[in-house]
Amino acid sequence: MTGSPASTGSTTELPRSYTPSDHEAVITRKWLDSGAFSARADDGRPAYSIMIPPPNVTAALHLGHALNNTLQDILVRYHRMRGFNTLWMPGTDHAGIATQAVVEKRLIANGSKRTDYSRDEFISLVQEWKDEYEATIIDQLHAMGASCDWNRTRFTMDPVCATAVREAFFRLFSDRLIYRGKRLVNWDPATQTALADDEVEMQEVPGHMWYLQYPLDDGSGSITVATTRPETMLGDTAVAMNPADPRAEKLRGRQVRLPIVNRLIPIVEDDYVVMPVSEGQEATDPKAEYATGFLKVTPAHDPNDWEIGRRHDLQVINVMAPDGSISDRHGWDDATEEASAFIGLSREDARTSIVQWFSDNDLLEEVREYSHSVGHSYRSHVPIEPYLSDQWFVKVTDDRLGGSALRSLDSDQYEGEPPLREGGPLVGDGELEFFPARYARTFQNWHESIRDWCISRQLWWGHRIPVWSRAIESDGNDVAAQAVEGHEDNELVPIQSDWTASGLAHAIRRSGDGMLEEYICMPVESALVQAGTYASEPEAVEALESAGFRQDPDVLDTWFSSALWPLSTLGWPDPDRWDGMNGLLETFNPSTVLSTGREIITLWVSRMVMFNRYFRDGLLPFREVFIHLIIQDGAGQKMSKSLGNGVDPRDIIHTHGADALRFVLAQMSTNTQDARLPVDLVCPFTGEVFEPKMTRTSQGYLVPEPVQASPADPSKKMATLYGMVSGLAEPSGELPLAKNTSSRFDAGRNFANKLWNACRFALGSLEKSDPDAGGELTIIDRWIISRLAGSLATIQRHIDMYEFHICSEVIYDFVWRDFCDWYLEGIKPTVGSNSAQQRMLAGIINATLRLVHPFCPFVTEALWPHVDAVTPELPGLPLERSEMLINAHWPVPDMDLHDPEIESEFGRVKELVGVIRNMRSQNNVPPKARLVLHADSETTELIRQAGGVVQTMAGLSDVQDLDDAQEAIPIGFEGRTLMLGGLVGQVDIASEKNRLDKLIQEKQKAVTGFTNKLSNKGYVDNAPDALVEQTRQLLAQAEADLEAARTSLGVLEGGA
RNA sequence: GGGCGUUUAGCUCAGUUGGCUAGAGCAUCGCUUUUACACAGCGAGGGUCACUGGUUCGAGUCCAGUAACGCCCA
Repeated sequence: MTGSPASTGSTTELPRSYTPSDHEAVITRKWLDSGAFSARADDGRPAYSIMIPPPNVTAALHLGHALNNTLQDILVRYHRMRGFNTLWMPGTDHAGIATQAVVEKRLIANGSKRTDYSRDEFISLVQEWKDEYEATIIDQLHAMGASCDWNRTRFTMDPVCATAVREAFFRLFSDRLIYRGKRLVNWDPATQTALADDEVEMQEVPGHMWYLQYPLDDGSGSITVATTRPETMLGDTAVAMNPADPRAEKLRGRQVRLPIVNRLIPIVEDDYVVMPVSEGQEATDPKAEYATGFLKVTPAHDPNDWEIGRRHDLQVINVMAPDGSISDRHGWDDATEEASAFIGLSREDARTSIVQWFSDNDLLEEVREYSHSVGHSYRSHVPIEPYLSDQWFVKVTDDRLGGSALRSLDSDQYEGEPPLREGGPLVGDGELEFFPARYARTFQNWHESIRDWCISRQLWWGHRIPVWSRAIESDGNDVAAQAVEGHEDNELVPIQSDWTASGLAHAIRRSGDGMLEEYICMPVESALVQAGTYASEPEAVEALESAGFRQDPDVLDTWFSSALWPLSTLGWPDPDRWDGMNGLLETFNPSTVLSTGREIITLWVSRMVMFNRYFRDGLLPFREVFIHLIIQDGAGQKMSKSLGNGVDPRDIIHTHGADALRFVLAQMSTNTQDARLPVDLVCPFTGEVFEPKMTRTSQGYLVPEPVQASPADPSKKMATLYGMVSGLAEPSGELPLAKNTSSRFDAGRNFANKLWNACRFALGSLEKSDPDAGGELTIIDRWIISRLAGSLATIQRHIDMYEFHICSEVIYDFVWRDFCDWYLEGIKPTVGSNSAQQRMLAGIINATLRLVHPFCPFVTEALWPHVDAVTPELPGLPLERSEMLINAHWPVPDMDLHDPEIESEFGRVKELVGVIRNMRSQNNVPPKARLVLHADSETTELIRQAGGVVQTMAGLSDVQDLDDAQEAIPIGFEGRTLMLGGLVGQVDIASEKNRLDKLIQEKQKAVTGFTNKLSNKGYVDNAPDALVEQTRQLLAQAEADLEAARTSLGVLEGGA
């Protein structure tokens, strides 16, 4: 031994149980102060890096985030110990829509609204929110033990990230991969803003299906369209029918004359149209019951119609103003006098009037009750209007983006062949691998049917679009008009000008209504300054604005900056510009793995791959993507911040400790899709844990009731997280917020405590031992180190495949079952006087702390100084000393320490102990009572080799010859009958006979089973020889056991 | 509509290319407060592997179909 326990103070000072809160904060501080989390670019070692999926700053993290970050931390700590130059990059995401929405919600609650403030004032309010939640999130990550390189923490809107966003936008704009076009957005006519899809609440509303007749243009009859929104008919530009409809033949190529408007519109054929049952549609489609087979097509006012319009190149006529009223000033230019009567009416009034008009003119065929789902604004609660507006797009359908993402996929995971690249293969092609592999298909399918990405959002919180524009007065013959000549409407055509000479990008487009507009895109400031005309960005902005240009009011989709995360966090495009970022990009991009949830594959993984490859000449943002499971609550619902069913990881840390949290999360991390976690409440008055009363929300979710009564004293009430999030219960002194917990984490808490006590005991034994006693290793010592070597190999293999549950299982079994139950118990009588065994014990606890550390960093680090102080010299297992465990190296034992023969030999010992213990328990022998085993020579030899382990574990005072047995009862072992003495007076003969009868039946059944198997020629001929041989052995074993049981029964009956 | 997942002990879940006499933790029952740990130890009970068919000497595992629940995309 190289250290003496006495030098670090007596280990008996360790408390009897592990109390996480006594250690966690202290250890976190120690890690942070030591710089153990920091990575350096100039390090010569191989790099291992993970970019954290930046949590958004709308709210605190829940257990879903805890899972993802725990798994990342396990990977990071493991690889750090294995000697990699390890970077875990932390940060947060500004989450434009979500964060702006929560801040606006807070304003509304306080009686004000966003538009009461200037844009800058409002942004600073959001900034305050962001600061608060960013601090909370980082606090949560610290509490979990996340070993991120905190000094490098980024925020998607900080100057480093903003520079990357600007550079990316400018390059895409210059490379003609960004364009401006029309698109339907979810429009809230009340607040006059666009909404994201997840801000639209679907509500089932009772309504009507109106059946309107549209006359054919030649007066030969009419067709009937069914609609829930008759008021949009003013903007109809076609009637669609299914090509499979038998009536299509006669109507092909015909036109109808749109009533009121008098517009001639075509009849088009499209698969989307549902046919009525009478025309061959299967009755299983509920829509078929209401369908006529004719669909009015209004591309400007319905997303499905928009798609039909695109497929058939239809006109798009917008008949509404931004407030939802009928208007001929936003794209409708063929309003007849009859139609103008409806102009200015609200959506609701227009509906009534138009239905009335059809009725008055005998064109209303029928009205039926019809209940359907309508999107409502979550803010104003009015129905949302699909509204046509100008938006910015990234052309991800371009092969340089979408095609490149497809080519990145590992060929083993690709179904078919990716599209070829014009310039030939590129670095990074085929290098992206998904775990579990099935998610590669999600990635592939997404890119095969990818659509251009709308990146503008009508918000204030976010990266403002760096484009200035103005309308051009054109006489049709000037430079601008010539530039767009031959180009499509809306296409941005780059031109050279004084602006481009000054470093900006300049483009012109002809919009759909024939107007010419010019657009100037601003580069990063350093590029602007380098061009020489302007000394700063504000100077250039001033020049633009005095020339009549105005900056686009919109901001970029949050995912635009997230897509740059693997680049922006490392200082791209110019790391040298920032302090301490020199060389980072080359060292850590591509990173090693991205760990995330499956819904993120399309939202984020795809975009990171496209951008990183585009901006870095094919390099991937990461080589592996690990998709972890989703944590659901006890009712099988995904944990979410907005629903209020998300558990704060600090609640679990409070009741169980961070190690318990981490260990159980890793244990849950199988490669299926979901895991359920039933959640309980902790009564804030008594600390009692109870199951909350549940209720259903209007949307059908099962949630805890907002207010719960204390089980001990129902007059005392508490608020739940759901109550707080939904606004139904405001926590206060009278109504404290109840913390959550879950008994699922008990296993982890128990495990940490077990490890603590095992080390405490081992250290205590070593302290009391005589280090110069001499002695040799026995079978149990060679067994435990073999188990250690085997466990380490298994962990290594499965951590590489992101199979964390297997790692936890191996760790649990090794620590608890092997080390505590067998090794520690088995060596108790001998370790004090066997210095070889002492060295083994010290080595095992040392290596054990190392292998458990990535999963349970706190308890292992807390024990480390004590264990490190008795570092042994163990042949075949180098264990260098380290001041802190986080910096210790991963244990790498010699391969030959893993010894299957020893393991099977020790398996026999365990088996023998097992049958004796079983017999003791059957007969209620007190633990202290010592028995005498009468054994045959083979068993006696095994016991001798085990060096006292059998006597200790089975509670034997002596092992004697079989012939000496008197007053003993028989037990079966390996098909032989041994006798156990010393039970006199304890044995319940009747129940013992009963047990043997049962055993005989069981063995008889097994014998029959194996005999049948072996008499089956097909089995003997086809099954592998080794298997057949094994079956023969099992049969022999079962037969021997059967015989032994019969003998035992005979002995009992004879003796009775 | 397209893609994917789940269904195994009371609960939460393992079960890798078919070889299983189906496992774990918790819960349950019995014994033990033994000098590491009662957050413990020892022992025990508990399963028609959702259902129907097929392939095979052999199916929890493979194939086809049915049912239920769930997720992603549209």
